[in-house]
Amino acid sequence: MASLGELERAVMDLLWAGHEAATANTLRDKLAQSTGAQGGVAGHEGKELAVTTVLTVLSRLEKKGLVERERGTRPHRYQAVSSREDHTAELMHEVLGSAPDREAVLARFIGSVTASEAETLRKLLGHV
Amino acid sequence: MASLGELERAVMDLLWAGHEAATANTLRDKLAQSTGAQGGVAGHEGKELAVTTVLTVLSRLEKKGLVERERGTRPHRYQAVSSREDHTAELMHEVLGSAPDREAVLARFIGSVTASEAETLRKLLGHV
DNA sequence: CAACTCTTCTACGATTCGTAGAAGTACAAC
DNA sequence: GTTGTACTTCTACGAATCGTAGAAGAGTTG
Repeated sequence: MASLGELERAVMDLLWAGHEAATANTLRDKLAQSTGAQGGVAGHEGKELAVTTVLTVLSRLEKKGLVERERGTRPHRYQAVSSREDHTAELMHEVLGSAPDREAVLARFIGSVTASEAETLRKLLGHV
Repeated sequence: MASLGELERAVMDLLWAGHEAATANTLRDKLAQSTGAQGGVAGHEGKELAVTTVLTVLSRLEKKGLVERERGTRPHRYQAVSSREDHTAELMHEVLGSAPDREAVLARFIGSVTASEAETLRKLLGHV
C-alpha cells in the first residue's frame, strides 16, 4: 500500500538499525554520515539535510503508520512501530494476498528460493 | 520497484485473467464492464474510458516491462510478459531481498501464514 | 487518393516525495 | 514573568508518477 520514497526508506533503515528511539537531529546527523556509505565508493560524505526536512519525512512516516513518536519528551523521540523483519514479512503477505491464487504464487516463490532459505523454511514449518 | 497505479493494475488484471493477447479496444470494453463489479455493489457499470487512455497505460506498462505488444498485427495486441503468479512471486522476492536478514523475515512470514498455505509449503519443500 | 482506424505525441490536473523557510510553541534561565 | 533558544508545525515548491484524453501522424482498405 505504502511504498516509501528514497529518503523515507533511509530514515526507516536508521530507525530499524539502532532500535532506540531517536530525535530528528540525531537522524539528520546519521543521514549525513551514511550517505553513500554502502558499497565502498565513499566520496561525498555529508549531504547535511535541514532538520525540517527530516521532521517532514518523520511526520509522513507517522501518518503512514510506520513510525510513532513520544510527544512527552521535548525533543520528540521517534521510533519504528514494528521491526524491519515484521514490516517486511507483512509486506510479503500483502503482496501474496494481492493475487487470487495464493498457493500458485507460493509455488513460484518457493521455486526460486535459495537452498539455505529453503532449509530455513523446512525447519520453520516443523518437518513432518 | 514499480508500484502500479489503479488503472494500470486493472489493466494487468484483465491481461492476466484472459491469458490471450488483447487489443486496446477490447481492453477498454472490458474495463467498462468490470468497473465496480467486484463485491456485488454493481451500480455504475460503465466508466467508458477513451481508447487513448488505455493505450497510454499500456505504453507505460510496456516501459515498465510488464507488458509486451505484437507490433506486426495492425491493431497491436498486448499481453502480460509473465503470469500473475510469476510476477507476484517475483515481487515477494524483491520485498524479501529488501531486508538484510532474509531468514528472520521468513520466520515472521511463516508465522502468519494460514494452515493450508503452510501445508502447501511443506509439500513444495519436499520434506527433505 | 480518400476515408477510416489505430498509434504516438503532447498535455494537464492530482498526488506523492524531497526539500526547506517561516511562523508558532514550549521550556530554561534570568 | 520575560526573553532566548530549541523544537515543531505550517506552508510551499519542484520533480516524478498516474489518470485522463485531444491532436496529430501513420498505416490499411477500397
